[in-house]
Amino acid sequence: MLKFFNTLSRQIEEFHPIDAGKVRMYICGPTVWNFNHIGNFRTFIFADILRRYLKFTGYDLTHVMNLTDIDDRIINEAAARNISIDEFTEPYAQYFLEDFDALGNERPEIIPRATHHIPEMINIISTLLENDHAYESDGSIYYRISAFPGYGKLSKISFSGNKVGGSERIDSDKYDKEDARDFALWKLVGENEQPGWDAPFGRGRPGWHIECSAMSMKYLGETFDLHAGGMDLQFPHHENEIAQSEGATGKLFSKYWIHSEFLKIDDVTMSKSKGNFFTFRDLSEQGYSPLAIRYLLLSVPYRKQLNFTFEGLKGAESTIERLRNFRSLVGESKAKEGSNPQAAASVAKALVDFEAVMDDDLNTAAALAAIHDMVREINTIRAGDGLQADDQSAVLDAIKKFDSVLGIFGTEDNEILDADIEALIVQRQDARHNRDFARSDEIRDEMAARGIILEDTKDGVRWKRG
RNA sequence: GGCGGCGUAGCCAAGUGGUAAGGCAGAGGUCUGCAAAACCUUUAUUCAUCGGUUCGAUUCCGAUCGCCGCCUCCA
Repeated sequence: MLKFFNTLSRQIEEFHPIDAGKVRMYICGPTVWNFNHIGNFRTFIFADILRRYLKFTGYDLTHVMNLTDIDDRIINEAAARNISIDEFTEPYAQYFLEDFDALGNERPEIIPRATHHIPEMINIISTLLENDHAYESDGSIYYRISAFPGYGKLSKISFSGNKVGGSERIDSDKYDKEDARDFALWKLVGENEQPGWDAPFGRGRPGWHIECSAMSMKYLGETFDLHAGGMDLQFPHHENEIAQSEGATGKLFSKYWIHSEFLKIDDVTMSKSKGNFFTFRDLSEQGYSPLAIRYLLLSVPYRKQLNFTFEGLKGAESTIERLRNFRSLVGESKAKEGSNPQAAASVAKALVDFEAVMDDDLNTAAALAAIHDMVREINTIRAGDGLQADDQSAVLDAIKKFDSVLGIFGTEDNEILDADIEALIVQRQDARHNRDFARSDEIRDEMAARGIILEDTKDGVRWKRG
């Protein structure tokens, strides 16, 4: 575990100890009124794996994931419909959380909404005004980046060599900022024009970064352990969070940062703006299973871009099927009492390897390889009738451990079949014993038509949903 | 222009100063009444290209080519 945090610490080249036994982590969640493409979900899946792995290694944790509901489009749309922001965003939040759950993610302990934390944001802004880290201009409040020398330390942007002032997109006059890099903490809205919130410094709306400072520090403290999010958030969002939080408290904000890379499709980064994106539901409607989607998204470590292909997704589907078959075949084998030293060694090695590579900056690709190695070895032993009862339970326990972190095996099929289907299976076995293969194949086809696939194994008939 | 990342078999990819994990797809075989599942064997003398350092580089350094991201109030 220590090695894991050491690896992370390379990102900021400092080492900060974690308080024993307890990890506090924050992840920037989605804007609720957005269709989240699966690249975003990759970020959430890796945050989920991180939280599961922390639990796996014995940490308690408090995990906060915001659902952003401060967005001009949302505020204006809710006002136009004359309903509250909560009423407006609720269906979208539910939509997101359904997908979040379907992909096998555990819910974070706290899922706050930005609009419920306006007072906390106002407090931070007030502090920043008091200590000269912020200033007022034309009624709005801006962060004074020149007052925060550490600005850029996370994204390693120096601002000396690039063309900040020269960008056509930054119109310094329009906002009357002291420095083109300064960003809004509070945006003034006119008295009766648009919806907003009252603050000591005027009626307005929060800037687009302050919510994460407010909520993370409220629930996790002024200094916490891990901050996660997509690579696209590193600059400027996370850089600004650091500036706001550390500017206000004078203390270290987050000890570690984890940024997950997005997906590429045909070597082009998937993004909404490029229009080359898939949502979870797009893929779901095409018949791909959540397990396979999850498997594909986590099969490449978070720090690398994954090139998404449908060939890869189909492959993930096959792989998941193989893993699930493996688990049920091991569970169903009729093994003698005892233990096979080879099998025991294989399981033990897989567990050691799994933890070693997960410690190494969550190397999920190598973790999967450790599982596949065990599957192949145990299958070989099982095919030679060498698997014994103790091995059986050891393998199943190991799978539970792996899956408590990765979540790729899914639930077990222990559904009870209807009595008439059971009867047909018995009939088919009788027909096979009598070498009436026409009848047995007929029954198998009939079952297939009802979505049940029958397989004859040396331990008897097994079935699964097709 | 500035900063960062990447280029490994048909596809997705791990990885390391000492001679290439894993998955998918493909091929052959075993098992099976057939099928399915499973198992076995097999698929990169080579890690974009060219140099350099080294006893030795895919791994370090430099250059070149190609691709991606950020430097833009999408959070």
